[in-house]
Amino acid sequence: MKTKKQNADFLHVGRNLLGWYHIHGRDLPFRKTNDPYKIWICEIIFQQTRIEQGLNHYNRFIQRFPDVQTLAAASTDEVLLYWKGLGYYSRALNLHHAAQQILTAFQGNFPEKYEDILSLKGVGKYTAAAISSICFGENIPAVDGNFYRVLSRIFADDFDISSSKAFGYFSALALQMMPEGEAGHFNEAMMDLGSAICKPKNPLCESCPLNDDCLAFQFGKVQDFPVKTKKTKATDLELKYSFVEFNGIFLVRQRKEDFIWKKLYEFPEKTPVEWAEFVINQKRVSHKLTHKNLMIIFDHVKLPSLQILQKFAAKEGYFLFSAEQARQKSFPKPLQNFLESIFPQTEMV
DNA sequence: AATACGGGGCG
DNA sequence: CGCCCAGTATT
Repeated sequence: MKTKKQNADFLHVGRNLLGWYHIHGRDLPFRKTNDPYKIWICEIIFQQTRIEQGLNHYNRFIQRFPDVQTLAAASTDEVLLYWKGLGYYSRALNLHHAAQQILTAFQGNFPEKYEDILSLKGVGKYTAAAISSICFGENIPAVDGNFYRVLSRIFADDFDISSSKAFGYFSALALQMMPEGEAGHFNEAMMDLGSAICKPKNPLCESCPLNDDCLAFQFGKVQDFPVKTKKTKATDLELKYSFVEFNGIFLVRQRKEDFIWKKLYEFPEKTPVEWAEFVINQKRVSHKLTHKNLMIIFDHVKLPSLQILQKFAAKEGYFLFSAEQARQKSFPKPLQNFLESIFPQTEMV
């Protein structure tokens, strides 16, 4: 169902939203700055990630890498270390790459034009719009999942948000609502409203500053929006690891930059048959990724001497880590959990 | 246009 | 257990 509202009505809704935001907007660390570097980092971290989940990572990341030069000079392993547990690890690799990009292509100055920002690895239309509006006052809506949900409800609009045209469609809608010169606050306001009031499940419509303007609410059909037709099917995947140790020193290797857990550390895959007698325990863990149901089997192998361990490490090109060394590297979450169960005395995170 | 990519929270 | 979250790159 298409809405027939006029431009003045759109602006009225936008102003209501801004009025609510100035009173009820969240007080977040990255709201205190217009430093494009910090806004960039926070936008990448909070892609597909809730504020509560990523806030500590953001603070630690900014403290360790306060500017683009520091980030560009760091090692890939250390960038990944500060990303440990966040997921979508290519975001960290792209961040690192883009920092070099800013040094070489933009002389170390964060780009200010939308098209230049968009050229950074890992920065798409949403993030470029967010940085442009918040830091440089560009009049561009930063359309994310919150925009889809809020706008589709306000206008009772059944446009399929899983369509590749949804971004442009809701951008045009948002642009009409956005008071001139307020894009940054408008975009932040939409995120806060979507997070605190216009939630996916059980939205707080009675407390919503826009409920007088919301067609879905007037129709009693809020739960029918947004419309999303795409369905994804999960596949099963089994991983077999051997945790091979002698006196707390164990074998690890680094994953490739493809498939899952890019460049993260893991254990060897299989237990050599001649070591079968040294398997002291086997543990099975189920873990869920976006489109995969993982079953992970850990063989815990305690070798009788350090020499055997070292020989294997040298021959197969593995590393030998202590718990302390592992703490300085990034492991996938289920492997991290396993390490913490083996070394309970060590604070791994 | 479709698919892959983590991990956590919630009903 | 399925859906959703401050999306992007790849095919």
